[in-house]
Amino acid sequence: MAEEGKKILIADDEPDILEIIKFNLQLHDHEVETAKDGDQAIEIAKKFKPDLIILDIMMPKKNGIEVCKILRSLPEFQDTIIVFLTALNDELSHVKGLEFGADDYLNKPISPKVMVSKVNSLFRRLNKQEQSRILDFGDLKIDPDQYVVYFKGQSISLAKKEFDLLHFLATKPGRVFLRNEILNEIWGSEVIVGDRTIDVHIRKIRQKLGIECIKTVKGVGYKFDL
Amino acid sequence: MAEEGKKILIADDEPDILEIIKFNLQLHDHEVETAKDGDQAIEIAKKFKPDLIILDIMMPKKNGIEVCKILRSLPEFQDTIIVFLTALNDELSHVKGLEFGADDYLNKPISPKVMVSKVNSLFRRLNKQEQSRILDFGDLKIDPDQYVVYFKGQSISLAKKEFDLLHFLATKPGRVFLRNEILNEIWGSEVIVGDRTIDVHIRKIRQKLGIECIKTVKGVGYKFDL
DNA sequence: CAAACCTTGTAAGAATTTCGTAAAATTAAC
DNA sequence: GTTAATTTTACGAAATTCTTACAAGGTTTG
Repeated sequence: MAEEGKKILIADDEPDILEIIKFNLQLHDHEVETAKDGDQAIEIAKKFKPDLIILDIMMPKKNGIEVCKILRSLPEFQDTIIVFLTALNDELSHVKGLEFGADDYLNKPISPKVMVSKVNSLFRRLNKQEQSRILDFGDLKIDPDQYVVYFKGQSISLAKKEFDLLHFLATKPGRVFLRNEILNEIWGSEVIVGDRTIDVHIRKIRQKLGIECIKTVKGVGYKFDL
Repeated sequence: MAEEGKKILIADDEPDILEIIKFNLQLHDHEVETAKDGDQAIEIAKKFKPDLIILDIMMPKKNGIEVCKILRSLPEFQDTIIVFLTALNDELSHVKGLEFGADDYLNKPISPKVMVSKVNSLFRRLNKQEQSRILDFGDLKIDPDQYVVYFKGQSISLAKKEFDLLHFLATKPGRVFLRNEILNEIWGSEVIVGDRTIDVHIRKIRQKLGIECIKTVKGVGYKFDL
């Protein structure tokens, strides 16, 4: 993996979680410091100058949002990646989090594997100066980095073609894509697939998501619309 | 980055959000003013003459849509970019937003980085004169990308032929199209359809829209006219 | 002026197209 | 070799599109 030797600060008040995350990130050659409350997080951040800061929302002294606000107001932390750890159903703090200058969020509980992959994709993004590629429609979130769709916090696993299709349509919500455009984008111009293939995939997406987010425009194509 | 030194006005009733957005846009060499309600937004806009105005939908005094309507009615704000901030799930105001002359909308919550990149891409779009293909006749808007017609904010779904026909006529408002021209454009020169076919489609369009926007010119053809 | 003529509007329904669905067949992944 | 993903096939349902037949105007002509 290209992304190594980065400095990462994790702030959480649960020592067990700190240990697990730290251990896993160190395995991937990252340099990790930990903080157990908000004040300590700020203090260490200033000395340690991490590339990435992972902040639990609920912490003693200062909570994650306050820490983020304070750090973001300092010029030296403008380009630091800040990520929030939020409890699953805590939609509110997640919302506030992004408003207050976070770059992304991670839902608790989080497996070490997902954590590591997230962290790496965040670094990749930073290097390329890219913004988050997550398409966020409220209840529905489409994350092309993880190839996962979230609906009301629940992750829904789509097959590759299904995901590609949904993601493609969702890049321009409301816009109708012709069957040809879809074929070209998802299958490529040289591959020839039958007429009903698109329909079948659309059907599976609708089935799995359980909501009408893809609308049919008869005689024209499909569009993503909530 | 090419787009710098623009004047931006942000209106939102949450001071924290104003601060963070302002800070981040200033970092990118934009000149930023803020307003905390609708009335103030209008007042400052008149003095400050911003290139871009970001309006929260939900604001005290006057909401974002009202502010937009008022500003758009003034000649000096015809070419100003106006963007709405909408809470997630608030599809209605999003639709209304575009109805009332906004150029784009941003979903809350929005991270500063996304915000900055959006703002820059908006300026880029303006410079390149990239524009949507929406035909705008006030109450009536025809959007060939969405394949949807809006009448007074209500979206009206037309079948493909109906939409194509309306859109074709509306591309040159007032101009009369001969039946032959219409047949050639919508059906193609090789397809042969009966005499009454056009009439029937015209009828359905009139029925669905509920207004007389297509006028008959007897012995000649049809024209789009409001 | 009225009859014949021409053009368009309207309603109903037939014909056609397009899409959704289930299930089977094929392909790829593990 | 088993499982999952993808594609094809076949068919029915639904929506669209088109035709037909006639009505309602208007215009021309005798």
